Amino acid sequence: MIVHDMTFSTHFDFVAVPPYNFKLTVHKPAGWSLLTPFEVFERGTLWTVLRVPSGMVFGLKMKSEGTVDAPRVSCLAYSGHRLATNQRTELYETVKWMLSADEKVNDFYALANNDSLVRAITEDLYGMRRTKQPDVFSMLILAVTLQMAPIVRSNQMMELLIKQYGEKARFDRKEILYWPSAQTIAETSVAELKRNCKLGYRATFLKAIAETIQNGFPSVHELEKMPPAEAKLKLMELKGIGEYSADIVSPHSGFALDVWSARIFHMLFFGSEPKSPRDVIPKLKKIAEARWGEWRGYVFLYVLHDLDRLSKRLSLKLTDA
DNA sequence: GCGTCCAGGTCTACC
DNA sequence: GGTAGACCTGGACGC
Repeated sequence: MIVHDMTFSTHFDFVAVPPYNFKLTVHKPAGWSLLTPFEVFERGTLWTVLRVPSGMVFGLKMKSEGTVDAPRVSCLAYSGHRLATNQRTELYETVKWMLSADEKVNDFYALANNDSLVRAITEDLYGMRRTKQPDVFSMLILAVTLQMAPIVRSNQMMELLIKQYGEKARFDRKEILYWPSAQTIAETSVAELKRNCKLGYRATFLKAIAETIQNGFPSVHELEKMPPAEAKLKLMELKGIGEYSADIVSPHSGFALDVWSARIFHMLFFGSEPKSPRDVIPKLKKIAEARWGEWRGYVFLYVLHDLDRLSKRLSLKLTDA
């Protein structure tokens, strides 16, 4: 395992566009991690690991020093060597971008005036912002391991991949494990990936994806500059990446329905279980686009992090999936 | 303890 | 262009 001993640190802080709830944004209610499953969140402070698009790895210690209506985020970044000016600039810009600090969501909140579901979720999770992972390969690992597996098994595959082939960052008296690089997976055989990480047929996909990325693939910023449909098609050129996985990985806010979330949105739209969740996905996507337009990705995010309270509000069993 | 089923998609062959 | 069937594996379940 590659170990990064990070003894150099640099501090910066920045304001975010209100309303902005730092805790809800970096430590979301459903428990999904911001950057790595092994990050630590304690008493309002997050210790995590970031790989910026140019490839450098940083340890991050972040906390809020403001309020939801006057938000300010403090960030202490650790590295293995003193940073050049351009490296510091990339780090600063990437962190702000990752946390959607400059994103204006007024139009999303305005939907609450005429949409009771949006009203409920924005009341419950006021100030929560979407986040973006600048490391495309880690998102591709997530997407591939989520395919055709119960969540317990997906977590098992991800943890094995990180523990066997990932990287370790040591900083601020913490040790945080991080996703493997595309280079490491490209240099590992399919048989070894299958054996060590219980990936099954997904090992072939992951190896092929890693090799494609090594040979040259758009960065997350380049994907973001493309029209959403073009970025999605580019991602779908990768072996094992279909429509659902591309929606998860794309930096454009998507409506990535799988059979689990399709069941939830069918319950929300129609109050009943779908007979075949997979078959209703295209129909549900059309309804969401017509109802919420460009903000459907935000609705998706808020709903999936608000299932407990929504279930009570609407008297629906949304959390049994 | 053992056998069976199937999961938070995607690819391929075939029509 | 649409649609079955196959795909790794291990946890859940029934017996």
